[in-house]
Amino acid sequence: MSTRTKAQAGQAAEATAFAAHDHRACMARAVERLEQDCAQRNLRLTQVRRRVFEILSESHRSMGAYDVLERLRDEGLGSQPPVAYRALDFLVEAGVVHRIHRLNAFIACAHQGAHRPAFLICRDCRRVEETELPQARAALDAAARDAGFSLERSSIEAVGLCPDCAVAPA
Amino acid sequence: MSTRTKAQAGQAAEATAFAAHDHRACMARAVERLEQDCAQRNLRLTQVRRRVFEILSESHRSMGAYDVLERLRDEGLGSQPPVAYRALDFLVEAGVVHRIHRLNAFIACAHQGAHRPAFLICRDCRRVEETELPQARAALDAAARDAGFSLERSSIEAVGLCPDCAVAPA
DNA sequence: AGATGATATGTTATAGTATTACAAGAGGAG
DNA sequence: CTCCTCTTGTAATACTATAACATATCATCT
Repeated sequence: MSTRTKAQAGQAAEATAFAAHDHRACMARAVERLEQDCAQRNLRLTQVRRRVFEILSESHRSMGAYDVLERLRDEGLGSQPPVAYRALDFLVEAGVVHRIHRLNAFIACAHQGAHRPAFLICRDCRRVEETELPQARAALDAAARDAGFSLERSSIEAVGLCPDCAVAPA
Repeated sequence: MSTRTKAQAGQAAEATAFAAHDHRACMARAVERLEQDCAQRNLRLTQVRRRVFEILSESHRSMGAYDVLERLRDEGLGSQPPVAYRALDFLVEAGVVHRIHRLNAFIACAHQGAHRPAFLICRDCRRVEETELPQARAALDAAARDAGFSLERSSIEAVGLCPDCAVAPA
């Protein structure tokens, strides 16, 4: 389940969920970014928070809060829903985890810095690809402005089949 | 609650949630469209389904399934969750109701025919404006194509404050 | 009209997702 | 060391959604 069939080995400059890449390095970079980010912004990267991010980073798949909680429970790090939700909220607030509303799920962000990606969500394997759509964002901002709507947060989510699952569907 | 302050009376060709309009007529048109649509496509517009659509159409606000269910219950039309969910699923499938994923809620569609609108969702009054963003859709389709992703469904949702609530915030 | 098959509804139970509220602990600033 | 703040532990509960099965309704054919 964790290795890819269409492996075209090597590490990409930008990790992509649907393309083969050196995931160990991808994950290490993500954790390092998290550490730097918390240090810079004086946020406390506690054990639970760090561990939740690592768990999410292990794949580019989305996980529900209760999936994460189960892992925490196995590791003796907390057994009640608020533990998971609080850590997830912190990470989302910090911008290193994204919430996938269509799935009531979360993914670790695979990219650097603040951004507003759109998501391509595979309904079969639950992998999620992030993609920047500046034109789409601009169109949305413009529509909001025209309507006198003060836009605070937005999400663009697409559901379908990733290249692998389209070949061998559910 | 139901009348608008910034009233600029009269009825618009296209109903908009954030702009004053003759809502009675707006709702009548919507129900009529639903009837025609069901007739054309040989779908059964039962009492529950029709009533759920009317309840949603009474405002441009989004409602949760359990809000709708409460209304059905008051009217003796069904008291268990599946009754509401089944009617809502039917209406979504028929394209006359949209699901707002960020809110786990539903709105009656204010427009004609099949379309893929983006939503401007007021977090204060829960009114939702639909807006077509062909450029955003095109950008999303293109990104999916580039990623080898076969796109099936997508949603663009923005949360913020509508013109009225921005003036007098929560 | 009666039989039949497909669609819709009624009902019970349960699964899955998320928050409130309060008690207890850990870390940093003075 | 003490105070204050932030974080975690825990119990209880609220909210959202579906599975499974029995019953009823409708359309059609004969």
